[in-house]
Amino acid sequence: MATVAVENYLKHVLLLSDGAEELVPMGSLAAALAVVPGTATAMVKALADDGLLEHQPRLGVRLTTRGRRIALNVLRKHRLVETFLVETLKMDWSKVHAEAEQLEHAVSDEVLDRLDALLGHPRQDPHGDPIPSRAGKIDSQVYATLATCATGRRLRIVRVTEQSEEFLRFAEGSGLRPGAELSVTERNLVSGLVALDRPDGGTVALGVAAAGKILVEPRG
Amino acid sequence: MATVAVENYLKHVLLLSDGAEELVPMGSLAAALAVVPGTATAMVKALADDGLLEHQPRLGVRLTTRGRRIALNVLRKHRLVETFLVETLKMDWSKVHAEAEQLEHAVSDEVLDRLDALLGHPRQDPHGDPIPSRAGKIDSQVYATLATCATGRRLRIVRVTEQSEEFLRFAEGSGLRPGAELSVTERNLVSGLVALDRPDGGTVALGVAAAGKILVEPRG
DNA sequence: AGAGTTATTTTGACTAATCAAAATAGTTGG
DNA sequence: CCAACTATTTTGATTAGTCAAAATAACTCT
Repeated sequence: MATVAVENYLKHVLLLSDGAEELVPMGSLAAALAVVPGTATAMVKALADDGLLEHQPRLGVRLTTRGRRIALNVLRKHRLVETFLVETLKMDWSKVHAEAEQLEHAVSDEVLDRLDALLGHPRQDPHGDPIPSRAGKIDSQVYATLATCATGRRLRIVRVTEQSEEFLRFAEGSGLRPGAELSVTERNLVSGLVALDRPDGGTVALGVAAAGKILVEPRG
Repeated sequence: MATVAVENYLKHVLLLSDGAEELVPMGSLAAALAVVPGTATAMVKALADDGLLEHQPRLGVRLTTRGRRIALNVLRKHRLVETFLVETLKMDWSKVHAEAEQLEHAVSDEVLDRLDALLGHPRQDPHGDPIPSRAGKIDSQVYATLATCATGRRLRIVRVTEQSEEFLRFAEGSGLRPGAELSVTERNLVSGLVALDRPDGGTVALGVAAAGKILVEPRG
């Protein structure tokens, strides 16, 4: 069985490879895992020996099929657990990420399947992140963000790609959660400011970096 | 924070000290944890240095107040998780012990409280084992067992104190679960056999060792 | 092309938890 | 009361995962 550390390395390589093909540089992997670069190098070599990922020295890493299978399963656990914590236990969506980081390594495949059924086989977690299927398929649709979308149009938030508690509390407080509707009234790339209108008449301003974390689609 | 290993040592000292005061011998602790005796000695010395238990060399160990507090919290997590797995996820009671062994170390106190509320603050888990309260109180009532109770009387099973999957599947198959009623028709200490009658007319025979794992009370 | 910067890898050391096997203490039976 | 047995502790090694800091490779900029 893969240890907690192994599962975390594989999961973060998956998350950082965004889609599938590019190499993930050691630096970003080490940063994501909060370890020093040398530690990541050592661990990656061991994982490569185990056939879970491919290491191209000085360039980066890429998951093998086996590594990807494990990583997707961990991600599925993470996101289903988050959904459970919000839907069933009524926890605040800003807190469930940290909880799921622990639970994703302790939930068995059988418990996972039963959670999935209890929740009605959800496709997204509370942040709008897609939940990999048991077979390892994951929706990889590309969305515009509040930093890149057209202004003026009516939009719906589909996903908030940032897990920090502070950010999510801010988003919650500003009505920026998946499903919410809004439009971008103004975007100034010089000042780095994005202004939003909510249907209830409220307005929100945020920086482009934050705006880039919020994915939207045109209102259907 | 206590590591998984530390939580397991403390939990097993609690379970083996049965009540509170006696010293738990190193041998039984090592056996319960499935480690060699030397490992248990080393770990116990470290835990004693941390003030989580008291080590009397060559005699055994006993929890301190701090160690007991942690152990009770882990046990509470274990038993509430088991209850959740059976009640909410409809898992077989013979399998939930192994699952809970993992989850007890990953569930936060906040999730624990919410699980407790979801389940309606249960007092026993699916095996009839008492669930420690958040304050650390645990019901320590002493019951007779099928190996020690009077014969002929009408009884109700209150608890099955054995977690192995095989034993629990046997118990389930023989109708021996908490709440079930029965009476002991015969007990032969020479042959080591105990015979039971069920209200539905069925009979069950089992050895005294197994009978000792099943706690009963006179039917109210 | 060479100097400087940046990313990565290497090396050496450390901690937690474990095992195997030798040493020691305690207990018990003749 | 001593020999033998049993339980416990000690000692020496091992593994997984980590950090700090030195070494190396690669890239960039004039």
